[in-house]
Amino acid sequence: MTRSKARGYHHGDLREALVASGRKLVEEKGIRGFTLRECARRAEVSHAAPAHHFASMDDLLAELVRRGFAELTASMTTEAQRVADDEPAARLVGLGVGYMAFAAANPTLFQLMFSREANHIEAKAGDEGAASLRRLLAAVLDDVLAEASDEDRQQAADFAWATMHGFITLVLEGEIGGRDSSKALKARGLAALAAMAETVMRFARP
Amino acid sequence: MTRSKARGYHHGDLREALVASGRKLVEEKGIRGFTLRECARRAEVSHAAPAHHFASMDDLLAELVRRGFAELTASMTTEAQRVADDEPAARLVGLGVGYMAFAAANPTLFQLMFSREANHIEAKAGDEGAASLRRLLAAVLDDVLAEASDEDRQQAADFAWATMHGFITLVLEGEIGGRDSSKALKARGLAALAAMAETVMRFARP
DNA sequence: TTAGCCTCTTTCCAACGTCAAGATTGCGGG
DNA sequence: CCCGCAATCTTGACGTTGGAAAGAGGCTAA
Repeated sequence: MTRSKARGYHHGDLREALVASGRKLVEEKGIRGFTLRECARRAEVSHAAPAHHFASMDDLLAELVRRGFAELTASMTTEAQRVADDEPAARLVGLGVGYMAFAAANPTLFQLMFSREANHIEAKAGDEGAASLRRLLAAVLDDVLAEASDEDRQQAADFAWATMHGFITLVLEGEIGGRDSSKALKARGLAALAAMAETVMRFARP
Repeated sequence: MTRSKARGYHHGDLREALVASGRKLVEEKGIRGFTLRECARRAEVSHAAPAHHFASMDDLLAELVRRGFAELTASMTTEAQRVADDEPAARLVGLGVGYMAFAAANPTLFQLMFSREANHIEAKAGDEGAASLRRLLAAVLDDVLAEASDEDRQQAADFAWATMHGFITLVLEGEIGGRDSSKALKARGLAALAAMAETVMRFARP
């Protein structure tokens, strides 16, 4: 439904076009290389046009972050549901697989979502997304660690999130598995998630 | 030895001055807010002066990253040595404490060191630093898991690094312990490190 | 002393984000 | 049907940025 051809003075759906080109641009040029003018250029629109849809560049980035979190949680739930329900540890691993899959597919956006800048940039966009992510994790852990104390559940949540976030972050930065094949890398990731799930399950019986 | 007063045409030690002001600036303004001109301004020097000491802005950032990694590994060894040698798990926790302490004291620099941009920016500065960090971790694990297979040791290293990196990253971003006291946060961090160490120790006996 | 090199300044350029003002369009009320 | 208005987009401008080029100043070794 791209009306790229022979559009008149009005674009038709500039907002979406900017989000789309912005997303590509972030992955191509990195966070520091992102440019509002280039974004407008790719949407075939003047450099000042975005201002009518986003108050500032940070406002556009905030929208990207918002959608990123929505996709991230979607990827996690999808992957977790793919697993038999009678194996609780596997659901936890599934969450991690979904988490890492999204990050691997959108490395720069992922970094932006968890960037220190983000906190200053949008203040809210990230918080909402992170909150729903936290709920998702807590729901699985509440199920798995039904009999544990609240403190233990929190520690388990900290630990689970830290492991999957840390692993994929280090992979994206090239610190882990720099020259591994994709398959070997996935295996290392699954091993880390398995160790994480084992550790979390231990919180069930002190 | 600051010769800030009545310096002549020549600065005397501009390179170090730029590194110093650059480091402060990064923490103050964030990665995106960092500016070479502001850096020069704080060193009381014209905006083109830095070019004679750093080929580009990325070159200065690379130097910051290089020094950051040196400090990070130093912080880890210091903290690990503070521990009785007969308690191997404690040394592992010590490494994590040193890791997190550095990150907490230099949050933006830490983010820069492990930023996707960094990879593109310096290509080498980060790799060397990360390599020595990896060696540090491997040395402790080789000791602790002397009888484990190479694959197990690698998995243990992945897991240990991922846990400490992920936890402190999420803390710095505000995702973990957003409104906890500093003391409570440290407790949560130690809990995560303890759980990590316990799991790593399990790699010793399959 | 003086020649030469290193350091720093000045000036310039293209590109950036943002603002203000004008041009163009689509839409709803007469 | 059309007319005016608001939303959308363009043009042009301002201040700032990173970087290149060229000149001025000062240190040092011969």
